[in-house]
Amino acid sequence: MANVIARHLEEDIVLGRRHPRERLVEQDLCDRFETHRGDVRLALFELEKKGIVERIPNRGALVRDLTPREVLEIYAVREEVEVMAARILPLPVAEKDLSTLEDLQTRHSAAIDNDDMLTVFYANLEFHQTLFGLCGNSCLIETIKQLEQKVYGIRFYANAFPEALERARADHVDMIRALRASRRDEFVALTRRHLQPSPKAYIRAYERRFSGAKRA
Amino acid sequence: MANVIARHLEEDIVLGRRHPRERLVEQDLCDRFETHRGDVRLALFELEKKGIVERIPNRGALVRDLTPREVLEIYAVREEVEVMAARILPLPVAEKDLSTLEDLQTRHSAAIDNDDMLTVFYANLEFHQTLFGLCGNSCLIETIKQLEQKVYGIRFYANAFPEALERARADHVDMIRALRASRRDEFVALTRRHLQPSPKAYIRAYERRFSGAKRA
DNA sequence: GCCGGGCATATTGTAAACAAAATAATTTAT
DNA sequence: ATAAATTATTTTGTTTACAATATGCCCGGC
Repeated sequence: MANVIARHLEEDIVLGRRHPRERLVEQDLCDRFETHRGDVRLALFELEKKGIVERIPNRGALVRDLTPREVLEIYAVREEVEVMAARILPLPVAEKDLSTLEDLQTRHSAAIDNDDMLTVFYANLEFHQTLFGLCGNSCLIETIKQLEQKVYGIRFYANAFPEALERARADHVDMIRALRASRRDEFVALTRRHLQPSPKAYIRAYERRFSGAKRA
Repeated sequence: MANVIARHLEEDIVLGRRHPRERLVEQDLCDRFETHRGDVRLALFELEKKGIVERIPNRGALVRDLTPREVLEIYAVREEVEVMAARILPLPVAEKDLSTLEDLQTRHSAAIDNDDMLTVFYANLEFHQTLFGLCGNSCLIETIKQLEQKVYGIRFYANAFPEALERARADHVDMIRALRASRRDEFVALTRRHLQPSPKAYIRAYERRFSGAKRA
């Protein structure tokens, strides 16, 4: 139960339905999810440890706001571990796995065309999890997932630039092609490149956000 | 409160006071720590997410038992991220930090001589945290810490071989020397080497453990 | 004598009530 | 009218009681 609440909250944050520094009041969440505070509490503790929300003792939880510096640091680590996965991934990749990736990429692409951000999010998530799942090291897979979750809060801002989604879509196609041809160096380079736009886009949005409004 | 329970349990596990697959009953822990089940519960959830205990729904928590494969996977990722920290660490290191490291190393060394495993554990922990703390990327520091915690359960077995502790002590001295001389390549190599013995020792112990006893 | 059903116990999961802390609002004094 | 102090409200933290689930035990049937 606590897990489904946590997932819903993650979704809300990714889709921009909840903004950084927004308060998350336990009773409100109980009403929304029709449960008691115990579960909500657990979910908030979980999200705190994931780095998605911030909890201040005796004051409650709020959606965490990442500074540009924190975002850059997270992406630096992501690059390291995702490139590691790309390096150790056994080649060639089974045809079955390649076609799974193609299916997910197709869904992702269609969702972009339909402006269906919910599906964009989940299809993208599954694509990456399937992709890195191929590396065979489950600790590495989990680490990659955790780091991805840390930046959920910035996805909405990053995706606000339409060219970012376009670029992601194109990257996915290139990645599948590189895997199919068992061209590891190319795949590693694509993995690296794929991580570049998001932090840049967020930082642009962040600076724009604070040019008019004053810091809280 | 939940945090201190969690830390105590971690300590118990590291020092071999609680063994893999041992059950952790909520009420027992309440008695031991003189608190109510809410806190104990939270601590167990926390340790589950850290990968130190395993929780089976409606059946309770047990100390997690890692397979050799899992241990090797974790150490592969540790090597990647710790080497990253060694690569990006700004050189030269301030004299203040070097002497802090030397202090911790001295404490660690003395504790080994006194067979004081509790101090060995904490001095070693602080040494590594101070060392990697120098890299400046807080996400990376946290990732390293998390991965270190995942293998708490095997520490007791790894430390059972006295030569492992000797080797660790010598490595620490070499690392400080390399840092003082700002010899990055050497420091990176030492970081890598320092991670080799533990998984090997654990796997030896693991196989010995299952040569006589049957699998549960 | 062994297998299976049912009862008793142990243990976890859920919910609600209570207590403490922080914030907001109101009153009072200067 | 403003600022400080006091009260009221909101929100989180803790505790206890209750319900559900799983496990072990005992007894009866085959």
